[in-house]
Amino acid sequence: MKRTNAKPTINDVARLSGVSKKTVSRVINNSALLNDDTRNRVLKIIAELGYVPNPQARALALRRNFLIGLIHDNPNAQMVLNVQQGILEALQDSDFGLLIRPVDRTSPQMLDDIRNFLERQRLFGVVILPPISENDAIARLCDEIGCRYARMGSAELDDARHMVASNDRQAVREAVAHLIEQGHRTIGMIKGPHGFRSATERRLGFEDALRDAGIKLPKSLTAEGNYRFESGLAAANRLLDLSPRPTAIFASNDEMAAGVVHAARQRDLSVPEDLSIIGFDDTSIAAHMWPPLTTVRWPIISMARSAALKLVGDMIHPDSEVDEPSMFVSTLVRRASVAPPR
Amino acid sequence: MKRTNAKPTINDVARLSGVSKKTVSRVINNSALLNDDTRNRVLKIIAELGYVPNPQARALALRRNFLIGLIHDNPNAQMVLNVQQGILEALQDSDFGLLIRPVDRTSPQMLDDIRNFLERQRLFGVVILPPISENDAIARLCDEIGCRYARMGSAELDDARHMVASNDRQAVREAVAHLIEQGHRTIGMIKGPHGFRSATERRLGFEDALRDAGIKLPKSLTAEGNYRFESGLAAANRLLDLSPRPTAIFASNDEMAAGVVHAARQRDLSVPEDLSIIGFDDTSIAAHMWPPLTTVRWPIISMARSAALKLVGDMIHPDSEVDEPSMFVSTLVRRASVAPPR
DNA sequence: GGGTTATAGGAAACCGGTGTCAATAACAAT
DNA sequence: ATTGTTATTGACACCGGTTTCCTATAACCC
Repeated sequence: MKRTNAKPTINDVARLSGVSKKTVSRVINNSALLNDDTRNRVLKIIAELGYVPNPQARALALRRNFLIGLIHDNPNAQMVLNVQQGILEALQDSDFGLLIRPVDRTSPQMLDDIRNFLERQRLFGVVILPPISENDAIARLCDEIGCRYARMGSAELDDARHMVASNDRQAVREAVAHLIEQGHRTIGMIKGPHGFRSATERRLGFEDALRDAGIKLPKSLTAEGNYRFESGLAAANRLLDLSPRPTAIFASNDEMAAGVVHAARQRDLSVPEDLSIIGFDDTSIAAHMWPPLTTVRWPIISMARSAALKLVGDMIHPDSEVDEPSMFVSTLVRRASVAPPR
Repeated sequence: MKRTNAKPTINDVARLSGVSKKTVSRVINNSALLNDDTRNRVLKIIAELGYVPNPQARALALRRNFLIGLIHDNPNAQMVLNVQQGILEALQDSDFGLLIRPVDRTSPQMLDDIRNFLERQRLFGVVILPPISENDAIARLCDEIGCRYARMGSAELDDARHMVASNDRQAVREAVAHLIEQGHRTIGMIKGPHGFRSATERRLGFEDALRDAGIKLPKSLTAEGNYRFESGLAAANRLLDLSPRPTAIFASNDEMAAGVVHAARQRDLSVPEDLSIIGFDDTSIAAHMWPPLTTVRWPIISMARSAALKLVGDMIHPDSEVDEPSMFVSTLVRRASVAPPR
């Protein structure tokens, strides 16, 4: 088999196998109304030629591209990358590609931007990351345009068909219970940014744990961050200025937890002896920092894989009626950043 | 202006403005041979209709998609993300999209995979990340297929049209000179993986600095890593077992440097008092770890932006003959992980 | 054996743009 | 006045698939 310069088209296949374009098209699309002989003959030629249908022509005719979009507006780089990894794992060995589209949540034209993106690219589907996945208008937009979508979330499932979620609240509850169990009573909390569902869920989990233990804490022990390192550093500085100083801090993500470690070190507090810290996400930084961070493992890669399979699963595995799991469990990973208070 | 359900096509524009499809096409593509009156009339209709050309149809007709690919096989997550960010910055406000394609360098079919990807998607161009950018076969493949490409590299420019590079060797030379200046004489080196150009360049820079200072070190002070945290940890453990123990270690990237910090902490060595460390990349981990890491800032985002502009610059900015800079300078960022030896 | 379905497969239109080439008009040159 | 040149525009085929509509053949029924 020689590789010729010009790529074979459906016409070549049709000519060589002595059938019409339409029949080849039927073979490609697995049409039922086909004689097995014909199908096999065509398949043989396709294999010999190494024919692959032209995605652009298909996209034009079908009004639908074999591309999955990733819409995100996420402050956490590591998380975005993990999501990409998960999606790509799901797309592996399929003909689907992954198109990246960051958006600006603060822009008034965001919705128009997204509409434009979806309509123009005629995406097969999109995965929407938190926090922007919490925006219902985007889901409605997808419905209207007729674009499949899968939202990743941090709370219970509103709609299992379009949603992949985790139990952040319960996971945080357990994490903070761990701190209390170690003897901590003055526990600081660094919230995520206002308006984020994940931030709310994690805060609720924190409050759950305190309530469970019958602990009442002043509001001043809660500070708000924006999921970025610097905001964690600043929030920790506020908390550590308090008197009495908290003996433990729960940060709503790992990056902010790294900021807390920074703040502690700057004032010569040692972790975990003087200050216990728990984060959330279990991104790579958690295991690589010193001390290794006790954190909640958020199975974001699996969630992303599942989200992508929700979109394309029936295309890639037409036979198996795989029902992708939609609810994922976050669990506490105990490392070295928690110890009993001195 | 109402948004109708069906998106306007080029035919609608042509009919309403009383010209032919072809003329509309000329307007869209900024053809020079056009009467200004006609152009303005058509532009007006386009604006009124909110017409946007269909990318799939264009891709089919032009045999070229308005998509940029990112081919990578990179062990460092943060770096990949930074590159994406740089490319997306360059693509902003253009109609180009970014398609992600990780490949497996160890697979024998890698080249076929890439060929398939390029041919099928008919990409406008690809940005190729190190280390895979060092593979000349991929560049030849792009030439053959007729796909634009921009390689990112760590060494001098082989071909400025297709290459964006940085002066790793010189940057490392200066970094290690900094250690020597501080009084270090027994300096460990953690190389990148065998066969990587960046690894070679950084090793050469290290040797340059020693030669400059007239220092001769045993081969045992050099260990090899694979740019991952764990490999840095393992390599550091080997180096720190040596006697005499090195008082400083240069790691070929930040992630391995984080591993070195880890190793030091595990044996109760304090950084920088007992061990000075310098990394390379200046990814976010460098500033967020403790102590903040002295490292070489590799302007990867700018390089990626430049690479993308090399591909599409003449499309986005047809007028300005911007000559994208191709050679980037890496510089030493002094933070807190270096001190004179005790 | 004639009529009725299924089934297989072809011709041509279509998706929405672009390329080629010829036609027209305006204008200059001879 | 005739011819040549240039600027502007349109007609039509084409990119490589899918879809619609329709026909031919074979199998099945009574």
